[in-house]
Amino acid sequence: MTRKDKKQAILDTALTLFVSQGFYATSTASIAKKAGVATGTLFHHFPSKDELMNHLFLTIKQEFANEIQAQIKDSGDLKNDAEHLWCSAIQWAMDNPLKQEFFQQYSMSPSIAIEIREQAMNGILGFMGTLLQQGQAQGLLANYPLALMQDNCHGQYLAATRYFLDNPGKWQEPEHKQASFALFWNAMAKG
Amino acid sequence: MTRKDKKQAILDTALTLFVSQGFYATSTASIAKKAGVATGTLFHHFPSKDELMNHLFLTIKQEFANEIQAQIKDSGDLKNDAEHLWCSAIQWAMDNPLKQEFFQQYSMSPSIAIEIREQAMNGILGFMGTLLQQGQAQGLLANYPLALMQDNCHGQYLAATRYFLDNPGKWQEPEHKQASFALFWNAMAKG
Amino acid sequence: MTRKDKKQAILDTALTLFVSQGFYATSTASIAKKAGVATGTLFHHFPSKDELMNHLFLTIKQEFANEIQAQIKDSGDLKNDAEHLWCSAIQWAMDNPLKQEFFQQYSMSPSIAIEIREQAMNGILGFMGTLLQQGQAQGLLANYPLALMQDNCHGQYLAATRYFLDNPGKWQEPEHKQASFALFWNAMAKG
Amino acid sequence: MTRKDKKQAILDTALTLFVSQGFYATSTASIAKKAGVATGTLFHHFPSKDELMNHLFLTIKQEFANEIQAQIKDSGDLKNDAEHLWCSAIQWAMDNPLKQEFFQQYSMSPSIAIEIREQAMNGILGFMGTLLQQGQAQGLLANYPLALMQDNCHGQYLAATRYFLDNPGKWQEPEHKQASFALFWNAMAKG
DNA sequence: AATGAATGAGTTTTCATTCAT
DNA sequence: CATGAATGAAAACTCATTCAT
Repeated sequence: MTRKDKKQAILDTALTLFVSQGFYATSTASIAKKAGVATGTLFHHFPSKDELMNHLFLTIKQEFANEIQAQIKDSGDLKNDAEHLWCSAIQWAMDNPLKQEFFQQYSMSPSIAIEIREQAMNGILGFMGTLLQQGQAQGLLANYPLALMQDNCHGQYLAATRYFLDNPGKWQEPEHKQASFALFWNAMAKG
Repeated sequence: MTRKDKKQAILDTALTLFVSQGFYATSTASIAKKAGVATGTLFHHFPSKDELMNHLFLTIKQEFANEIQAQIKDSGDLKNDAEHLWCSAIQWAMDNPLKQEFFQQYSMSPSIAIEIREQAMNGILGFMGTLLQQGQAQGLLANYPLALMQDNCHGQYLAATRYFLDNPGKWQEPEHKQASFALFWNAMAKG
Repeated sequence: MTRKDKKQAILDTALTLFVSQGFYATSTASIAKKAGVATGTLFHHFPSKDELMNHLFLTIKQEFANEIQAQIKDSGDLKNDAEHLWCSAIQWAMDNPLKQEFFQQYSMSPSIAIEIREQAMNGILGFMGTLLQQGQAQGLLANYPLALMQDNCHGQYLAATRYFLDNPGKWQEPEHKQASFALFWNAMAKG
Repeated sequence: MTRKDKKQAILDTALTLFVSQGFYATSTASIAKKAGVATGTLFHHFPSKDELMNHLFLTIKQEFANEIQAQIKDSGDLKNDAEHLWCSAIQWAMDNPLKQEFFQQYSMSPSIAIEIREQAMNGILGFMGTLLQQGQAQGLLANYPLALMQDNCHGQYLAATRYFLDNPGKWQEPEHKQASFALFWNAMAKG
């Protein structure tokens, strides 16, 4: 196993165990063991357990952000573009259930330092803010306070992924997929 | 201090510390000390730290559920009734910020046994389901899958309380209060 | 339940639990609960857990000693008298398996203060010494050092009761009963 | 101190303390301290206090069994061979008083899991059974039930070592040494 | 870089005993 | 006498982290 492999094995194992057992119930020793490396090796790659967690959190957030931003279009039809984005975001969650679960569990948890969480949130919700403002400028979205709308987007996204992860077959059914976007869009759209 | 007082002091202290420091970062010894009782007393009332947590969780959920259900009306005007309910629920969160914070942190956390979380969710979201169905029957709410709508309600509620707790003054401003309900109502309402 | 009843219930329960779980694995709370009394009540009757143990130990030893001494005969036929005594002693063990088990477990254990154990041993092995000396004087028993013979009697008795308690049916078979006495008698008898 | 040294120091210290204070009165912290290692080190080598005890028990039993089996002869003179074995066994006890004391205290104690005790007993008493059967086949030993004779051997051995450990000088006196064997041999020998 | 034995502070939990009712 | 809530010292055990090899 190469250096990179070991580091990746540690990250993968940590993700799996943090999600299935929780951060505190997962010892660094158990991560190392399951990853097939020595306990000391973990601390060669990450200065502490907390730093491992932060690294994991930021990495996953970045991965998600990259994926989503690549899907941003400007076709002129805002509703269509929004639907594409909404479905892409949920699709990512369906493709990466472990990472989404991780996100659900730790976005609000004190296991991750507050500045790290905020840093991640701003990075991701930042482009959301831009999109919302564009929509308002075009007169397509309601003129509610921006921060409130951003939080609402986030909350609806968490609820939708929760629903589709818990009921995996439903995401394939157009009725459910469309309903999830309709809830979201109607909330945001100008009366 | 009487018997009830001690048990209550333990519960109050645990709530405060679990919210401010997290479940795992809060030792039973620190709870006992801050509550002014001996460590043994905590274990006299609760068989384990986990059971204390479960008790706290179920108690707070019940308190919330009682409060909300008392606010359910049937005036004939569904939208008005829904607004009253929505505002009552957020008002409860503003009146009980510690409990709401607790709810935000631990609703998804592995610190609470999954069966306890589900039991609590079902108890609370149960009446929500009934209300949604009534609205659909009256042709006022959209005919999306019920479970999806329930999860969406929950997600929007969490997002709204997050927003108003983080920006406490906004709840007094009618513009924000109305916007938060509008987002919610438009999501649910029949096109 | 009268006072005497409660005290007896505590003693009976303690005997059962000490034998089945061990002294240290048995909490005073569990004794009290199983005996149907309050935890405080145990400490009204016995100043401490150790004293309860000592009381139990001495009581059972006394009960055994009384039973055996009542069986001492002087028919003129030492071998017959010895056999009667041997069988009586084992019979007591078969009739009181819990007490015999208690004896086996705690005769050597540090759970009982050494002075209590010695006091009990002397009380019981005392009359054994007298009998052995009589047999030696009559030329029927070997002239080995007395203390060695006493310890040997005790060891053979423990071994025999261990065997018959572990194989309860065997005590009814004359072959086994007689063999157990033969082993004992031949060890002691003058060549 | 090397790795092996630390593990051995823990075992040696545990033996001393378990014998002098008893299993339950000996804390793992006191073992570690007296052995000159950290508390964690004890648990690095043994998963629990019980496992440490079991390891100790099986190790000592094995040591004894090895010693004794090395002394088995077949000179053709069974009585001589038996005497040699008997004296070797007691000599081991005299040379290893701590281990013998450990054996006396814990052979019957619930501090050691019953399956561990039985495993040890079978391992050691196994060869005894073979020897007894050979003696019976040669017509030199009485035809009593085998298991009863085995238990009796064990009981007499415990009694003899108890006696000689309590009176250390006596083992040097031929009279006592021979008497102890005579008691044993006469019990077993064919009338 | 990789290893894994060693560390010791910190955690949850137990339990004999007390004492106000 | 009887009760059982309260006590707090002490126990077993965990685990992130270090460091000699």
